[in-house]
Amino acid sequence: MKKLTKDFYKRDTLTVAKELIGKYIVHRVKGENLVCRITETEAYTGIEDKACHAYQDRRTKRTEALYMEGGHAYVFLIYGMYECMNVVTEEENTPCAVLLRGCRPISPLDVLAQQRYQKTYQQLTNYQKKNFANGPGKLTKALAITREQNKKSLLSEEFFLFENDNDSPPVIGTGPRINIEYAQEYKQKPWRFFEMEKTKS
DNA sequence: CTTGCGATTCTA
DNA sequence: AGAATCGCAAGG
Repeated sequence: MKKLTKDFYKRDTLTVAKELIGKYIVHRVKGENLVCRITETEAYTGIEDKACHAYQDRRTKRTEALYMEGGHAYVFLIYGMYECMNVVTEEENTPCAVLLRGCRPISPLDVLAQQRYQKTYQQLTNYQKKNFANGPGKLTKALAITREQNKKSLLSEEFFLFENDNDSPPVIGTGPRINIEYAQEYKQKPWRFFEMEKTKS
């Protein structure tokens, strides 16, 4: 297990988005480390990107976190009820980030299930297990991430990402980003990355 | 101050 | 396919 360092985050956003697939996110809540494996991400590449909150250098109270140095969290509220978690990338004053769109629960399963559904993991239906955190709002709910975590460093002991040396490299698919109808020519850019289902051989 | 809408989710 | 639901940012 190797914690991702500042150098990992302070690189090209598309590279970071792709490499975050198969990494793990940890959030320490009430003394317990909640862990999930990242399965889907989207890159938001800054002031040129019409889908990015910092498009045209839009620097507001909300987007302030995007301007921080790579390795911080940008958490915002969407549709009045769901939190979205982003990993800020690149240098300070380069407002880019990677949206964490989906993950698989790792441990402790019962605590994650409690956060998400107020049930033990065993009580979940197969449908709930399969769709446990396959969306940005679901991911933050399972990991208890809220705007409270906005602007927090991802290099701390309570909130960080890591990679597992023993994992085999994930098979990565790409495609256009979701729900950004307004982004015109940027809406078709293949800046979404996801782990492909393991095919049975 | 007002207003229009969004990097979504759940249910049917 | 539609509703829920409210903060945010733009405009007057």
